[in-house]
Amino acid sequence: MTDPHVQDPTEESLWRPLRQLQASMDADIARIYTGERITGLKPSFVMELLRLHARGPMTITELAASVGRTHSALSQKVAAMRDAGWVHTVEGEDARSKKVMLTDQSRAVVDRLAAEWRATEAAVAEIESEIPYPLSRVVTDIERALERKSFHDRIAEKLAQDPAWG
Amino acid sequence: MTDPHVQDPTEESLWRPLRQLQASMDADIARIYTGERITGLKPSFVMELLRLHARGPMTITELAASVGRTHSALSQKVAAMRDAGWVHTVEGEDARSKKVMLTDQSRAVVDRLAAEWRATEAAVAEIESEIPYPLSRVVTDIERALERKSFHDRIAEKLAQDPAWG
DNA sequence: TTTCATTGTATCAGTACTTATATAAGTACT
DNA sequence: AGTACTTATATAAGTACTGATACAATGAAA
Repeated sequence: MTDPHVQDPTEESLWRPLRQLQASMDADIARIYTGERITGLKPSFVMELLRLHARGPMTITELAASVGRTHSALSQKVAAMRDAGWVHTVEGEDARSKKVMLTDQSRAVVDRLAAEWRATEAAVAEIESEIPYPLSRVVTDIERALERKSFHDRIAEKLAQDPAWG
Repeated sequence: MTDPHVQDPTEESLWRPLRQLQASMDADIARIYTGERITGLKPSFVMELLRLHARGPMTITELAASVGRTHSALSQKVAAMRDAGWVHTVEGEDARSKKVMLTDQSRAVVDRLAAEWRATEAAVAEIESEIPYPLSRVVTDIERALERKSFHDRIAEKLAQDPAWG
């Protein structure tokens, strides 16, 4: 069936195992947050609720910057959280900005969410302590390598060396 | 503004830097594939085209298994690739299955795509060689740690130890 | 040979985003 | 006060998926 002369460069991608690992750990985290205890709360809301709890009311743009997403994403998410009763919004200093704040409903669960978050972080820290070289250190190692020469430049360089190119 | 008594467990997530790193590297890869040379080709099609080139025609289900996605995802993607002229489908051995195969249009570009893929993998390998402990080894270290005790069990354990819980 | 489960695909709805565009409200300059 | 620019939010459309459901075609068991 398979022509042995045609090699498959996609056969084993160097970083696919990392992605799989991450996905399965994300699934475990989601399992913790969806353990039917807090009905109607999406795992994707948790970070925003904890941020609002810790830092107090914020505008949509501030919240977006704080979680590293676009204001568009947060505009949509805040609307969904409002519809589900987890936050409410009041007019900010400006008539154009809106302060997002927790409701009683979310204030009643936020301590448990924080405990779950801490447990997750502690579990990650435990794993890091059990392996010979922590993942976080590899990340900074890679960041330093990319400072020397960017990933894009490296790919372009390898491409130029490839005889099948050009 | 911020109440100093309320700590924020989301402040610095152990593995957020890894995700950011990955996202920026993905963006660099996408930049390579979208360098206006091959018009109309989405970066997300590349892997499937290379697989079909290396292994020959496959059914949607086979292709889905081969790239690690659901058949639903591939049913949609194959339809999009067919509309864009990159593949065509013919009836398989069965009247229910469809063989997906490359068109002349995609056969004309697939060698360049393979070169780009090899260049990307070579760049990753180069980075791995420049750091003291390769990422791929950390991944297997973590996998072994999770075999001893699953991530879910670890989180549950930490949660049970938290005085703020229950 | 009818019944039933399985296999292969398609479609619909939903998720969690993105980019692009629109619109309202505020600021600065003339 | 009028024009232009900026800021804050909303909305529309698109992406790349997943899961659920539907529905053919096929194989196996009664």
